[in-house]
Amino acid sequence: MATSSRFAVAVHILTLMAAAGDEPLKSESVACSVNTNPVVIRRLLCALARARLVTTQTGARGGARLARRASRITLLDVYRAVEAREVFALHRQPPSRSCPVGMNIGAVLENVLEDVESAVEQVLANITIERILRNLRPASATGRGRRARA
Amino acid sequence: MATSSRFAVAVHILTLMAAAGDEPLKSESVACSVNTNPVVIRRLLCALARARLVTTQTGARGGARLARRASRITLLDVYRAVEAREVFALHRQPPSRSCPVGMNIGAVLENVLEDVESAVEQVLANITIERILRNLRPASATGRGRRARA
DNA sequence: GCATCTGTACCTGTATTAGTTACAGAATCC
DNA sequence: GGATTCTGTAACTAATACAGGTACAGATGC
Repeated sequence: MATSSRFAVAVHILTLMAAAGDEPLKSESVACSVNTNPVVIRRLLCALARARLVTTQTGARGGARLARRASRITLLDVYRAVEAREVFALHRQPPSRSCPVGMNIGAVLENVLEDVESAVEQVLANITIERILRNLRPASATGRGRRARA
Repeated sequence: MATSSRFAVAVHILTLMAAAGDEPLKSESVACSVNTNPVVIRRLLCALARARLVTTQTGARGGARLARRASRITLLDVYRAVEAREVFALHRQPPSRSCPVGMNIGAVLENVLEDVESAVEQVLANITIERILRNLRPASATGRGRRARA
């Protein structure tokens, strides 16, 4: 993953669309809620469209809407659509091949990375956009209760 | 986490020290195995020393060694010592407070982030430097067998 | 005192990201 | 069919983070 806020913004975008139902949303109104530039939104929408999570339409009265029900879009789908990065990076320069540790540490760390990523994916795969939308309401309704377990 | 290779290099460093036993290692020889500059190593050693994972000694015949047994240092200790980043970032600019979604999406995403991070931490907490060192050998001995489950 | 090693300040080049302007092309409306 | 309203994308900027590197003060051992 990354320093980027792409994942967070993409979830935001999809949640807005889930709330909007069938009505297509314009990048400008989404940008207003996210508080950023419409082009930033459109770039993310492109990635989401490539992943078949949204459908977009150009031209007047165009915009974007969910390509399937919010209950069938998981945060893992979103993560894969917009975040290229690994959870942590390996060495930039390959370590010395003449050192017994340097020679093999890469493979061992890759195994660790795989374990970490599958743990992350398991969490994300179990959260849908619909659930995000549902968790939004009680938070604003009850006002307190710091967490509404996602 | 991050684009940075700090975590990977830090694990590498500690594994070298675990292999070296009581003998203090110089930043230069570590840098040789890692294939980078000694200063990069010293910077990481600083962070590891602050976290009480290694002890360093200045001056002639100085260097660094593990502060405790390799079996009592987990990758979570290492991660916390050298990686500042979160697994994913939230919005840079706070979303609109006048939009019902924008208003609360931050809190919901924070919960997701916490879930993801605790999953990551659980994986890392169960892997020790000793185990990394142990997994190094069979990999080079058997040669094949793509993974030696970390 | 001299040689050796860490700790740290400072500078560089590179990559990534978000934000922005600008504009071509698609779709709709009249 | 022509104006209007959108998306998609290119091009540029500014901010940030990271690795790599030089230099040197200060600590330690001999």
